[in-house]
Amino acid sequence: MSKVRVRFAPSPTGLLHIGGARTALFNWLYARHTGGTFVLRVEDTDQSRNTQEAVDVIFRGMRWLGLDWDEGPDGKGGFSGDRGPYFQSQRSSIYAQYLEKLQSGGRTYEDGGALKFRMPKTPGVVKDLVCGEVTFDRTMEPDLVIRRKDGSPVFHFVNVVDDLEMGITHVIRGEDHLTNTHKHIALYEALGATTPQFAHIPLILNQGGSKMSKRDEGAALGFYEEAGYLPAAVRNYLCLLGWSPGANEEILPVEELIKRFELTKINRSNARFDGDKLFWMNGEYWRSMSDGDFRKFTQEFLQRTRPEASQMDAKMREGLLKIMREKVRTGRELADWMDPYLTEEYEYSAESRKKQFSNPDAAKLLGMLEAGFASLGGGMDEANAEAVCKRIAEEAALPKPAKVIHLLRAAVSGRTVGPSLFALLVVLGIDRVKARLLRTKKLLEAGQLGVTA
RNA sequence: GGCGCUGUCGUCUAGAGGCCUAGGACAGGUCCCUUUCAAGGACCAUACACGGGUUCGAAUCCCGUCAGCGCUACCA
Repeated sequence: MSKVRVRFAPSPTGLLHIGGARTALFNWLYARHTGGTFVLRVEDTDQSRNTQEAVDVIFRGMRWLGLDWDEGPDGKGGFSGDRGPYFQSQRSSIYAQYLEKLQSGGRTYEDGGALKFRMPKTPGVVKDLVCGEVTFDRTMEPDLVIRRKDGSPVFHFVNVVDDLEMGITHVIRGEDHLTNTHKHIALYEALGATTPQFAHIPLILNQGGSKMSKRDEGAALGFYEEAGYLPAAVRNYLCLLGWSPGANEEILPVEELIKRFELTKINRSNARFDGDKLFWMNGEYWRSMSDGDFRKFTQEFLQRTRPEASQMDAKMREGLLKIMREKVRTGRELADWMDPYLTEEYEYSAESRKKQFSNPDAAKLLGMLEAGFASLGGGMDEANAEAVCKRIAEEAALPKPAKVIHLLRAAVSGRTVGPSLFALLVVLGIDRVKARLLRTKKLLEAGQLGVTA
């Protein structure tokens, strides 16, 4: 059997669609599974949308997901592979040759300035690896325009020519192309070529149940990079849409996914995109990352989204990251949790004002806490910090230390949720904790921590 | 409208005639833990679209109905 050659052929629209990313992934998995070749071809024939930025989005998305390609543009102006060019915009002479070939074979005719291909009226049979054998009645099938009045060749034609020229053995693409495939096969046959194998994979639907469109939240792969998702998690999740690695298994290392991936095991029914599950899965990957990977990831993410974080005391930053890590699932959440520590002028959330600072005893308790921590001298650890809270709760005759603890959290962070409190206090250090207590007390007494709308 | 694909818990899926009183995961609920939110542990609830066949036996095969989606461009 000849070596497998598959391709991903996106068009530069300005974003890499999540469905496209999944198509790329399936092609990549199949290439890696079979030891074949993965080709990237850019279908940049729509000049109005085609910009360098839009093309870069594709490269960036592919790299981010870890989908390396063996042939195609290298993203730096060069390319690899000997079946190029890999931009359709540079292949006009090839299309012209094939157009001529078809014309000289007498399979075309001109109509209204366009060139049309005479569709055979015999039944069109598509043997699909996923959908099985699908037959189309073509007795009423109109002839296919293959070259427009302006001289440019149309998608169906160039797509076939490119796959043919590039020696593609398996066309793995979205199911929205299934009903067009018999036209492509007719073209292959008219060109005297053998057809590749086809595998039409189910579509990814939005929450509403229709094909994911650019307008849907999270439809662009870049969304997940920006939100601080881990590429391995997104890749793993995407695998599960339309394919399953086996009973009761979902989270698997990429090597294992490659090993198990089979085109014939792909589902036939469309799948809805479930952001909640991706979020959960990201959390699984997040927690199992090595310390080194975590450090590298957070450093890069914070550099991009919270450049101020680099000004922070290194020890405190490391300490915060460590205690936050176990409670958040994405980079964006982490960055958000970092905000109260980027400045001493931190904000107080509406929730904290309502739940904690509206308590008439709050100022008094904050004063007691400040004094309590001051009495610790220099050394604070989780145990004696907890002891201070318990002691003050008793002195104030509160039923539970939790009352004090929640107020304390709100005072030092301005939030009602956050990392494990005593660990947080230790990371902040006794001086900063005292200063924050004082600041909060002052604002409270000045009437500036009232409930906001 | 025509054609095509699909139809298992709310969602993603396991299931290729008996192993299914249908399994797992996310989401949801209850409880435990507990310092909030998480995380973790225990448990609960929820599905074979419907109707006919075939068969000793059907979620699995066939037909019909219904539903969803897609295609039907001188877009890609």
